[in-house]
Amino acid sequence: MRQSQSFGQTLREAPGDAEVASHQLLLRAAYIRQIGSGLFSFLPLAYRSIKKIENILREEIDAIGGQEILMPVVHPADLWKETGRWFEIGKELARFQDMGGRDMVLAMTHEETIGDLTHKEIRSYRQLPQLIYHIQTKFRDEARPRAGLIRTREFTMKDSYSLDADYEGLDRQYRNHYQAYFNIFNRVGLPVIAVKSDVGMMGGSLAHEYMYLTPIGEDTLIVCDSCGYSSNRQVAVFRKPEAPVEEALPAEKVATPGTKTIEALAQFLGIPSSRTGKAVFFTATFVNKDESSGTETRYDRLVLAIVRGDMEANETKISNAVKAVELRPAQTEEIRAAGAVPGYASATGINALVLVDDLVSRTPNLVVGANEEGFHLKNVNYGRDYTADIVADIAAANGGEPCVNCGEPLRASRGVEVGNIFKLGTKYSEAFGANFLDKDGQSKPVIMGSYGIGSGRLLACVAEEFRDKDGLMWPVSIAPYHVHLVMLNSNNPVVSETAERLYRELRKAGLEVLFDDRSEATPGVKFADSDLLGMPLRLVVSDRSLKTNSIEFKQRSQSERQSVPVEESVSKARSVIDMLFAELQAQVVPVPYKD
RNA sequence: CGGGGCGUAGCACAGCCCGGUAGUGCGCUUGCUUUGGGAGCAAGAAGUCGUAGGUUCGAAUCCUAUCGCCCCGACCA
Repeated sequence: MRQSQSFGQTLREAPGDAEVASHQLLLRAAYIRQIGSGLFSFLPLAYRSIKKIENILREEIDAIGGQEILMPVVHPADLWKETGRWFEIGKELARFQDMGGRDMVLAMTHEETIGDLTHKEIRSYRQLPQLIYHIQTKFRDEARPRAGLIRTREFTMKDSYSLDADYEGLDRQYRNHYQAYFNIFNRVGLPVIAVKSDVGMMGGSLAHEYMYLTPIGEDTLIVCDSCGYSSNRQVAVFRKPEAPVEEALPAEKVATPGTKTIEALAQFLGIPSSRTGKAVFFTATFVNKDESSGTETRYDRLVLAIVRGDMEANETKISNAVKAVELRPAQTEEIRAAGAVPGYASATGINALVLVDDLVSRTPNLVVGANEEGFHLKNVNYGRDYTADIVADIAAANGGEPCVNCGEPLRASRGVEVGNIFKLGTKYSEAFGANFLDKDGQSKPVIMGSYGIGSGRLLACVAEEFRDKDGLMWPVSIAPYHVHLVMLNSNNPVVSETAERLYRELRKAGLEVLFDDRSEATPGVKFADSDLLGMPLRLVVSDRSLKTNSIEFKQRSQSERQSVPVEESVSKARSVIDMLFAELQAQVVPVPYKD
């Protein structure tokens, strides 16, 4: 490509509304342009990279048996009503009506269309297993898009779906993806870790997220540097301290005026906060589905969660424990309406679903609220003085706690989710009656998994990781072009003839070349643009270099320059690019599966 | 959805408090001179000051409403 003809102009300054480095650089280097909140156009350079990412995705998914298909972005709402997600998902699911007044949705993901296809195509265990995938636009009307391409509303995702006759088959496909995803990230050079995650709106039994660790990330991860345990904070577990072994003492009501917080209470009584129980209220939304009429009704219920006073409640764990479709902190009026006294609440005598952390249930002689303004109860014991509807691990890990595996302190880190894999099970196949006949002639639901990687977010993460103060530094595998051929002194016919010849011959050697043939730009502008655009290898043809009959080579990631005789420059460029590919390929190694 | 900030030329911003000719730098066009790290000189083009309404002789500036964008949080396969 001749730069004199290329579409899109580099910017000397970043637009003011870009804060994150990758966003600023992609804008400045004319890779992307914003059209609205969370809506971006990909200009030619970015789109070349995106296509390379997509091809890597295709190669790795094909390698584990994938077959590429394409499903529409616009779906009849009926499909989403079948699975219930039409009702469960809030405003982020974009809905509209077609000409005939039929409800339609813009796809956030494609489990519904896969469920429908599976129902239509799969009859027999002989047709299983299957792995199908597509690369398609999704739309999620996010409340807050952010950080350029990191979180957009419209985005393109490679999503694959596995169909199996049994759970062993699902496990095999899940593990295949586990490794294939590492291969994909390694091929673009992006360092990631796989962490266990919440299944969220997807449902299912097990999920991993692939996280790129970066301070700009929006997820919090809990990792163990010692044994490698890693988890999204939403579901992170940790080794809880042993409960003290004590005789249960008689319960006793004590006046504790003005102690609405745990800190105040502990100080007032002169005890550590670990000897208290912390009561936190949430309002959970549940859905009741009437199978006969197919109608769904939603209702709210107050949830009281009790964790030890020195710990925090984890909303995701609570939501999962009570199986709510939605959970939010309760408002004071809702708490009072249930007969509870905020600041002095107890588990007894109130109208709420009571959820107690497992550590709390084992801990004797706690101090908890008396459900009376200004009073607490001492020496409260689970079973004797109160009970719970559910006992579960609902405490949040914040970093610093002992690792559940090895006991070493955990560490909190920020990350961006660049991929995820889910064991869905039969949620979607059951919703669509996607059954098959097994060997014994029995009808069984197809067992599904789903697996996603967003191409634009991946591009942004790579840009975030590989850059310096002057610009982007693409890994060769997804660089828009391999070589940036920069011509200075174009008014010298020897220079321009040499540059033109190199442009032809480099391409003949199979290299992708961006040719800065602009005659009006000064050397300074050309060097600055070259650094900004970030191709892996830069070749400079100039008066100066031709005086020694050579071409100047410089890798974007290195500071040294090298003079290469003109006649050797094509083969030298070829070998440098081959070497860069080989370096990336060397990182593609088997990764032990971690459950 | 809660909190905060910002909308003035393609980009970055000043002007607004205190109403009175719409500005600066970069970029863009033309010409000449330049050519190894964002050149110089000269001459140009380009903005209904987000939108609507109000106050006023007069509004980028004051008032009201509204739309958009960004950041923090909530939410989020």
